[in-house]
Amino acid sequence: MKNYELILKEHSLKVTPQRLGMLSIIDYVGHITIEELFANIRKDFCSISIATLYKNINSMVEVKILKEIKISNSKSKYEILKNEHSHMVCKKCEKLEDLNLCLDITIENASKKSGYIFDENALVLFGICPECQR
Amino acid sequence: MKNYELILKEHSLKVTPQRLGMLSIIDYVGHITIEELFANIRKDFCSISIATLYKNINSMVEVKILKEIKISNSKSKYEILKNEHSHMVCKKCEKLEDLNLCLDITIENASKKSGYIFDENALVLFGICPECQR
DNA sequence: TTGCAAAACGATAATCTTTCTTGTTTATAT
DNA sequence: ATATAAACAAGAAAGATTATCGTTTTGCAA
Ligand SMILES: [Mn+2]
Ligand SMILES: [Mn+2]
Ligand SMILES: [Zn+2]
Ligand SMILES: [Zn+2]
Repeated sequence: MKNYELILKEHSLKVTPQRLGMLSIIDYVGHITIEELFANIRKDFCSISIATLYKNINSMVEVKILKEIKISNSKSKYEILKNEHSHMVCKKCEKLEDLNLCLDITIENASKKSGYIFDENALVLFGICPECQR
Repeated sequence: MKNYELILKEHSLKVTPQRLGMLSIIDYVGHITIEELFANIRKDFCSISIATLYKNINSMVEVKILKEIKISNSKSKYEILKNEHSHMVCKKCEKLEDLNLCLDITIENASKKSGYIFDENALVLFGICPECQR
């Protein structure tokens, strides 16, 4: 990821310093909650309004620049939308990480079993990360 | 499911008409949002407080009588906790259904790849149900 | 460049949603 | 039956999200 201006333009959203700042932070940290993002962006834009943040998050999710990740027992995190992938959450240190898995067979099975035609999935695995296992 | 009294006692929660009513509704409809449950239970307990509902939901989730299902782009639903299973959501009629899949191999792969030890997962598949395909 | 219209911004009010508080009632064990 | 702890209803409080509105900025075209 790099050229946030281009990304915004491609999705017919105007390029504003606030949006560029948001994207740059989200891209840098990978996954972030609303309140973390607000705290973070205030360092650069001390007068940014929480309403602006919500509105920008929502419009960027709508045009699929961003994606919301819902997680049991914690607040939603947002990430820059990239190729489909799953997530892992460590129950001890609470970090969230990407995980690239091939779910083709699983989804095919699901389709056979149910008759549904699937085009999207959300998988979150919970457990203990390698560091916290020691 | 049947004996809600026993279930509550087994989890050291007092048996109250409100709780029995909640469990009976949830069990009957399978999956339900807070507001649906509130609307529903008010038919039987016209004076039940929304605070009671929230507190009971929370304590029953805590002792694992209930489980929260987080779903992208919609409100959380609650169900009676049973053996682990996945969920399917139809993007057209918006219904949510259970789906029993074996994820053992997938999770084993994930473990090998990441070093995590997993003991819980949440999988939601999104697509079009058989009825809506016609 | 400059000027215009639409979109985005900040401030703040309004609207949910969820939790907390308090006085009263109820469930359960003795 | 009585005592005690838990649960209840009602409403206040807190937290999260959205709506409103006057001002500023952006993108585009003259
Ligand atoms: Mn991710
Ligand atoms: Mn289910
Ligand atoms: Zn960890
Ligand atoms: Zn359907």
